[in-house]
Amino acid sequence: MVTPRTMPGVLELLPAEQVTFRRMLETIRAAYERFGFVELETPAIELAEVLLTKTGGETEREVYFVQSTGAREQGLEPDLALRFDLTVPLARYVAQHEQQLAFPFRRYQIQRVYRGESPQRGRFREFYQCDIDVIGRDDLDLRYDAEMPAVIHRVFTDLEIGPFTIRLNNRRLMRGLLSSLGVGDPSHQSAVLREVDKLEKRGLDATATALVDVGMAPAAVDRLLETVSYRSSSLDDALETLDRLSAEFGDAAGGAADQATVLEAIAAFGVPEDAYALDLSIARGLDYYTGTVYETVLDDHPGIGSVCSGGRYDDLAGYYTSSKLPGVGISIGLTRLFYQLREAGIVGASPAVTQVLVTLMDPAGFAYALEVGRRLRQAGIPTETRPAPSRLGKQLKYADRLGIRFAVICGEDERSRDTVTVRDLRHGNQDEVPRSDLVRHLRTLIDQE
RNA sequence: GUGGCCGUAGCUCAGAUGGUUAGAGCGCCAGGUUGUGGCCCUGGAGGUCGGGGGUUCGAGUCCCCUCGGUCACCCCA
Repeated sequence: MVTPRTMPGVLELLPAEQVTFRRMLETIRAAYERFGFVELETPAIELAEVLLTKTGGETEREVYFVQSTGAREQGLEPDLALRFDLTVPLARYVAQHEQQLAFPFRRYQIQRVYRGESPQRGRFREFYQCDIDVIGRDDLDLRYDAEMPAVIHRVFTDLEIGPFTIRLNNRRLMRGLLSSLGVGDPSHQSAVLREVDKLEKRGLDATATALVDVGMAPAAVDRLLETVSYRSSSLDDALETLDRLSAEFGDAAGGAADQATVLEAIAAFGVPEDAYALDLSIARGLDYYTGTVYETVLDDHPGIGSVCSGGRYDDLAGYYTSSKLPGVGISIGLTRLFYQLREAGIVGASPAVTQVLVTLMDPAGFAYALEVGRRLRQAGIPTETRPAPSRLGKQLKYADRLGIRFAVICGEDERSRDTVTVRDLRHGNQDEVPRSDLVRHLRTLIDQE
């Protein structure tokens, strides 16, 4: 025999948890659609040539290549690969279908992606990403950057998993700031920003050491860390700080003005002030972000880390088209989010979707039980019926395990009176009601919750 | 890719200095109750002690190799 198991790094759920997962997914989808994003699906498998243009050597290590058995037998190199995110397929899609799309193109995409990394707690090789992006043609107004926090706010409010903070920063602002501090070379700036991004995790001292290691002058390191340790306490506070940064660091003025525009627009979108903050230590490792960057954390569970992140990029599809397609987007890693919430005991099993089990104890009751089942389904109540008789205790136990709330019992006694017994397994009580009254009776019980 | 930690039942773990037939809790199955789930009681199934080699009269325990898992770094959702 072969031990039944999955490879590490995949998440497989039991039915009661799958319901919870699906509910979260539908919550996210509903919020995305409420903001006017349209759904997009792309294939899990892309041509390797298309998928790997944009990536450097780092990501390529994590890509799963795909090859048919036939091709492998012929000794051919794999020419297909599994997508490792949804942004690259989006770029390909927009470039490919540019003429048929209306811009700004607002799409959401909720699908699984694949990364061949060594698995760790909360890191998966197969996971769901829930993305939204707005893609402009030639240009895209800065205020679109403010719509992302508005959507995130909607999503995380609807998910009901506690208070959260959307942290924002701006890479243009940061590059200007670094330039004023004598770090002018873009790749040097990137190296510095990568270290700054780890400030919260590693602390001031370790970060200072790391910054000196990447070639920053100690005096500049002190000033940078002092500046970057800032997190706004309110919108006005953030705007004042941006003004001060413009005055203090001349090269940062442009980025600071951008960020102020975005913050003011977020307020105009109606996002409450306690749900977002300017945080100058958020840098994001990815270099393709050029302006606003986002990270969202759950206030009561900082250990979970960022549950949603994204940013603004100047040109989405430069590898596929000469059209300039700037965009802004965010992504929720739902698999990791669900896993972490479950570990923290914030989410768990949901009650069964099935509401009623119609039991069957004797073969003579078969037709009667099926008629009762039909009646319930007609009324839109998800109902399981038993095609074969068995002991009532077993059937109640079965319903209990599945989390089915009601058992409808129609044995000989009930049939002789044209009634059914409705047992509420959650509360442990039961009533005998006329068969014609069953649906109304159940509705009353369900509505009482 | 680099480094640390850990492998005993489906799960969580106990098995001091090597010593008879490897245990517990939870879970699972059956019965107690042929029309009443959870709680309780009784019984049962389930293990090549990750794998291979070695030392020994004797290895879950000691040694070597190997495989797997896991955590940190890196990177990210």
